[in-house]
Parts: sequence; structure tokens; C-alpha cells
Amino acid sequence: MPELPEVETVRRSLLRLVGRTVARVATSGLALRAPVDEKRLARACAGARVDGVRRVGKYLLLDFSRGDVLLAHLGMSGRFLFADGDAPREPHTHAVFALDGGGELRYVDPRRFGFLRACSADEVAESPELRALGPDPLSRAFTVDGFADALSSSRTPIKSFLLDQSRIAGLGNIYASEVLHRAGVSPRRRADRLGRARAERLHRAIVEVLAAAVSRRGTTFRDYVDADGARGGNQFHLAVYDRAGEPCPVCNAAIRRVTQGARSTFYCPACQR
DNA sequence: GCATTACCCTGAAAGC
DNA sequence: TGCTTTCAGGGTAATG
Repeated sequence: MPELPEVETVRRSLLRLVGRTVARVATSGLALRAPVDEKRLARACAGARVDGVRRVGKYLLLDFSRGDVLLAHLGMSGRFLFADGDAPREPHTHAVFALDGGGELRYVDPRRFGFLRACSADEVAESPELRALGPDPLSRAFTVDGFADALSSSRTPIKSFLLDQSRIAGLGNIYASEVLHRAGVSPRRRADRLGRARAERLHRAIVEVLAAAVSRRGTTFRDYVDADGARGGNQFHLAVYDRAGEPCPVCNAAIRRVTQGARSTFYCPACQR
């Protein structure tokens, strides 16, 4: 389940693409979240050099030398993987970028909730996917005042607010639960009823939890790996996620699981208010 | 206009 | 043991 720390880890592992040229592109022909336009993909990438790899929220952006951009989202189960050209392809390989000088970058996604689209640099800035995103919490755009303002305008439970990518771009189900625990805030509390002190604690917790997870190269629950196939290390540091019935690491009360917006939420009923 | 629900998809786990 | 059902969750579209 790639969230911001996992996507950032993938981004860093993709940085060694910079300076490499894509020789050709092939796709499986199967639709991901949206159909993949193989011709447009080839027009953007084939014969073009990778000039940069960026991240916005959970989206990855590969900048190509002719000015095109590959916009990618890993969805639930998507992976970018480096491989030898003659190595057998994993099942559910949906795109292959053959590199000049040998080797391939492959996009593998069993559940096909991911997303791949090539566009021009102008189009990407105006793309509905990126325009819909709120501030990235590891960017300067994520300020306490802006966050507090956004909270005050929403009556939804804070857990659902944190998952809303138009409010903050990058949190998913694991880190939303972890952030609320770190801040001592109940997942059921209405966003507009947090108050300034809780908003500040929550803002700090978001930055701290995500930064710590990035430093541990993400959380590997089931199948997340970076482009070199390496697992993350943050799963050993989760306080509440997937720990229903286990003792809270802060106060020893039993961690609870509830369902909010069709997603599981894990929290400590004693220290989250 | 806002918040909630259904849906896409596959693999793992649970249930029979 | 082996088949069937349920569940998980990213984002978006449809519904309330």
C-alpha cells in the first residue's frame, strides 16, 4: 500500500534513471485505473533521456528530455522494478521501458489500481489529477495556518479528512492512523472541532511520522518494495495500525479497530481524545 | 455543496 | 483437502 513515504522511497530508487535514455516502450494493453495510451507513452519516452524524477503526494513524475512527463500512480499494488532485459517478466507486468545500454524499468500492478499517462509539461501542471491535490505535507506549502483553516471548514471525521487527497496529498490508511495516535487525537473527532492546540499537534505529527517513515524507507506490509526490490523497515515501528487487541505502546490500553468510510481505523481509546 | 457509498481489481485469508 | 466467499484499500463517480 504505497503512501507518501513508500512513493518517496521509490522515487529515490528511480533517481539512477536520470541520464539514461529509453529505447522503446511496450504495454500489456490492459487498462489500469484508466486505459494506458501506449502510442502517447512511446512518443514521450522512446528515444528520450530521463532528466528528473519528482513526487507530488502519491504521484511520481518522470521528466523526459523532449519536455514530456510520465505521470504515474502506484495505486494499491503497483511497483516500478529494475530488471535485466532477458529476465522473465513477473505476472501483471503492464509497462516495460527498455533502456539504452541494457536493462529495463518495468511497471507491475496485480490489482491494476495504478495509473500511467504521458503528457506535456504544460498539460501535467493542469492535469486534473495534480490540480485536485492539496499541499504535500513534506513541502513548504504545508503550513500550520493553512492546515488549521482547512480543518475549520470541514465537518467530516478527522480520519476521513486526512485521507482526502484534496486536503493533504500523501497520507493513506496506515499513516492516517499512526499520525492520529502520535497527536493523541480521536479518529472520530470532527475536523472543525479540533481546536488550535490539536491542529498544531496534528500538523507536527504528520510531518514527524512521514519523515521517520521516509528515513526507514517506507512500510512493507504485504508486497511493497522499491525499484530495487528492497523492502521497507517502518513496519516494525507502527504504534497502532493492524494491531487491534494489542497494547498501546504509550499507555498499554487495548488498541481498537473501527470502520470509517469503508476503511479500517486503528486507535487507542485511552490516549486519543 | 458537502459527505458517504459503490465500484474497479486480484491475492490472501477465512469459511464451509 | 479443496473449493467458495470475504476482505483489503487507492481513487473516482454516483448517490444521499
